[in-house]
Amino acid sequence: MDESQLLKGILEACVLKIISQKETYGYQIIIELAEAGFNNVIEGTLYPILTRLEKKKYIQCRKAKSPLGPTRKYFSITTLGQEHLDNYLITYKNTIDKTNHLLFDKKI
Amino acid sequence: MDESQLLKGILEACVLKIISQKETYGYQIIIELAEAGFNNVIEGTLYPILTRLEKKKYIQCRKAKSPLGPTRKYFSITTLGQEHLDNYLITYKNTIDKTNHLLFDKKI
DNA sequence: TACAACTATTATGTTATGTCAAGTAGTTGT
DNA sequence: ACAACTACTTGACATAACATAATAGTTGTA
Repeated sequence: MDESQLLKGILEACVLKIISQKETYGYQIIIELAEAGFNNVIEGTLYPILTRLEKKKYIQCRKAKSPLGPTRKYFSITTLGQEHLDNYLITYKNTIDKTNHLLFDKKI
Repeated sequence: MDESQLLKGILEACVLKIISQKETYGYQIIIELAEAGFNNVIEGTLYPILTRLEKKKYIQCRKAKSPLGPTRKYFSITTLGQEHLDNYLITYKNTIDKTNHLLFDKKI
């Protein structure tokens, strides 16, 4: 089953969450997402997310040399980004709760 | 917070689930979704979902007069639709499990 | 009769976001 | 020189939710 539709909205929050835990860069985020089970998230998916998050001022960027490759762009979360994430988690939990209820017959 | 992105893929499954429980029609589904907490699902959202589900042969349709309004289109789930739903529920649960893990710090 | 309110479906266009495919470029090791 | 790994960019595409409006049948009431 294709889960790409299901990831809409979720992936962006996952990326923001990862950045909120520590300053990090795109390539590393792809690795962490894969370790978390999001195996199919490739560059063409991630980098646009980072661009969007930065445009919305949820994250900020600084460039630094990598010890073993091209220059990295390190991202960290902003106060606005943390507020947005906290807010999102509430909406997410509400939505998933009611969806579970409906999809898994917790009533009838 | 706008949850519309979060609903992608979820809504279609919820509609299929509702139809799987009993034969029903669009207007009634909107009411049931609202009762389940999906308050903002309006015609412009629901009817295209029904069209899609029918095109994919997940549901089938029969027309019948309403006792108090225009003709209704009653939908019921097909065998293919039930298979798809069962399949979807597995994918959904996997995705939500790993997302919860990542978003709610069940590791570090 | 006319009109409002409720029931019920259809159609058109917009927007957001994940995905594919391809390309650019720095570093290391053979 | 070349492969392999690291690291980011870009453009075109598909999908699905959403907004808005139109169409139409039924009931009740002024």
